[in-house]
Amino acid sequence: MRPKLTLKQIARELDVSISTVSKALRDSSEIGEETKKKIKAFAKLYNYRPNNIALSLKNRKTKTIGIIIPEIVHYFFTTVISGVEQVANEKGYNVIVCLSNNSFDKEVLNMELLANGSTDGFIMSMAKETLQKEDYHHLTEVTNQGMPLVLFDRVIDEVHCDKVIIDDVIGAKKAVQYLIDKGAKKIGLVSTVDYVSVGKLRTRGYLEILRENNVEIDENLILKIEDMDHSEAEIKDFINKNDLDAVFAVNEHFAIHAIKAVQEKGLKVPDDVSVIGFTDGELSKRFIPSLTTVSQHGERMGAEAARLLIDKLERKPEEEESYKTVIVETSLIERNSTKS
Amino acid sequence: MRPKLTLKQIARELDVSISTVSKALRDSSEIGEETKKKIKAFAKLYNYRPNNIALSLKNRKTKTIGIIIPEIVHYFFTTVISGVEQVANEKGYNVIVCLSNNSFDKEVLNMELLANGSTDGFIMSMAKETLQKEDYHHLTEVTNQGMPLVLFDRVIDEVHCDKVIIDDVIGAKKAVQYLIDKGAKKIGLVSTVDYVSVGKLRTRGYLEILRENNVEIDENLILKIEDMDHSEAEIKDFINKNDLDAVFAVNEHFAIHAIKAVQEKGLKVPDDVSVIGFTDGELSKRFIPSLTTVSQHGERMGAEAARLLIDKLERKPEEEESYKTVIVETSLIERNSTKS
DNA sequence: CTATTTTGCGAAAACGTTTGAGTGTTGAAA
DNA sequence: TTTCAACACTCAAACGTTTTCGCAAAATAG
Repeated sequence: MRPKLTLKQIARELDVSISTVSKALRDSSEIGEETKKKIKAFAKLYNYRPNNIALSLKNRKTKTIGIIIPEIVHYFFTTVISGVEQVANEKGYNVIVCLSNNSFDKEVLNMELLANGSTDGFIMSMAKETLQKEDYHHLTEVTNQGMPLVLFDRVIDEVHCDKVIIDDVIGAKKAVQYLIDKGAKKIGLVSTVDYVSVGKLRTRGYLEILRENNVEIDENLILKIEDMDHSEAEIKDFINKNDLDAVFAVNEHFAIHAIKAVQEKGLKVPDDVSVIGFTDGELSKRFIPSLTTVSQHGERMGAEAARLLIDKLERKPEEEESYKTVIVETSLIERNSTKS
Repeated sequence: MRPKLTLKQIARELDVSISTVSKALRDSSEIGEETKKKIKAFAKLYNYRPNNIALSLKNRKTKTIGIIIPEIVHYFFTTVISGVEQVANEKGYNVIVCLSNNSFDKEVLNMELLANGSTDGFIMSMAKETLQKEDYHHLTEVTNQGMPLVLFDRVIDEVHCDKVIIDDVIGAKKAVQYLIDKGAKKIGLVSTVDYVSVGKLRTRGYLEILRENNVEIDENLILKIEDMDHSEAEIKDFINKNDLDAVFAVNEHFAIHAIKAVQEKGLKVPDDVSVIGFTDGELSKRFIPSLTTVSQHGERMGAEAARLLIDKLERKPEEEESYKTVIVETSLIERNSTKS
């Protein structure tokens, strides 16, 4: 076992001072060509690499980005991470991932931990519990300390920072308009309760576009799932009760349950009933029929978030502070759960 | 904006030395009760937290674990990360995630980066390209430096380190035995080329169990996918050519493509053909028919890997070195793609 | 041949901690 | 009064870097 090589060891070995070694390796003009060559050769031979921790301490930046998300076993979040990772890597940053498991306490703990020097900034999507509690002190804490924060997906107005969101309302409108264009008259909505902001926004899109098309709104055609654990039964019931020719579901799960229910009712997708989902995950692509869906482009969101964060990190202090909110456009991906 | 509080600032403020502050906060008996109380109160009031980077430098350990995986947009890997994260957090470790994108170069780069002080050890699953190249110098490099490494899922004998694998052979045997028990005679195998070790092992399980049941092996019933991009067409062709009554696929994707192909052929799953997959992802659960599958228990693998790594990290130096390979059992999850 | 500049290198501080050794004061035992 | 221990604290080194400053010796100019 050979421990890591340090400047000190090189210096001792070559009988020069530590500063000479450091300067030589950084190609300083202060050092003579001879000495430089010798030191560089030695460093290369023994594969010297500066210690990141020491550099972090010296430079007071770690070149790492902290991501805090509610859960990782979730397609959307992984695409976001992937996006972050890509641009982070490009710009020489590392990514450290923490999971809140949707728990407020764990979110706070994780932030405090990472805030003590481990990362230069945060990219995060808030835990459900945090949204319910409306307690954002840990967020303001880190921003007060001068650490940049970028919120994505689940954001709130109360916290002042950069944000990356998708146009939920417009996305929903696109989807429903598409159904209308294909001739659907009775379009059902399967959504979540309103305190989940995405559910609320997508519902708004549904309502707005119906109004714009002068379609009368029938409250019976709107299902708001309260309890995710019983969503399957609720959706089945909803589909059976109503005579729909299209369904817009605010996520993949709801969409496939709707399809299942339609099929079990003896009808066909998309011939009798068209179904559109939201979020373009594995499931949408591979399900049979594959799902027409509103894609959230998580990767793009992650990339945008990383760019915003790194911009802040590398901004000169004299430049003035300003917070942006970038909206990543959704797009409708046509597959086989809607009539063509 | 209030920058982070340091020992030095507390010391200046309270007119004592830095060491006094440090010792007081660590409740050393060297410091008088009065002074301790004063310092602790001050630290609490201004929410002092020691700087992780400085601690890392001092202690020469970072309390973070590096995970390097081929991709993150992949159900199995996320469950592993989740498992790692859980036990890491329990033991006060952070998790830093790097993606190799199945590229050898990026894998090497990532390892070198993290090895320079950023992490105390590695948990990784090797990139496909690395397996092909059979170049493991970056792995031996870090282990030579005394950094513990735990390999999971895709492992190789040449590297000496702890390993966490699943009983691929036994898992495959379980699956195929199950099919035989249900009366299948012509069981097809959809696998990968042999340099992907999981493909090789699962194929071995298939062959072994057929032999044990005195079923003649027909090479025509074995498909080895070379090019993932054309897997769909290859599988379709394979299904059409052969008159199977069951299919064992080495992953989810192959399984659902097989189901698709069977259905397009005008046959029914599971009535005419039973299909079993490997890896219990979203897709298996939600697909219609839902997939009977061999579950890999990624979370358990991650947890085991983390435990092994942390054990090594916290081992006293006098304890002797030894490498374990823990095998996480698979289990067969019965769903609707096989006859009951 | 002296005065000045250039060249090449080393010392030391700094980043924020922890910790062993050292120091000065007090009080008590010898 | 001397000796010694206990107490309460400070100094300084260390972790591995980078960088400013200083200082000699060599090279150049006058």
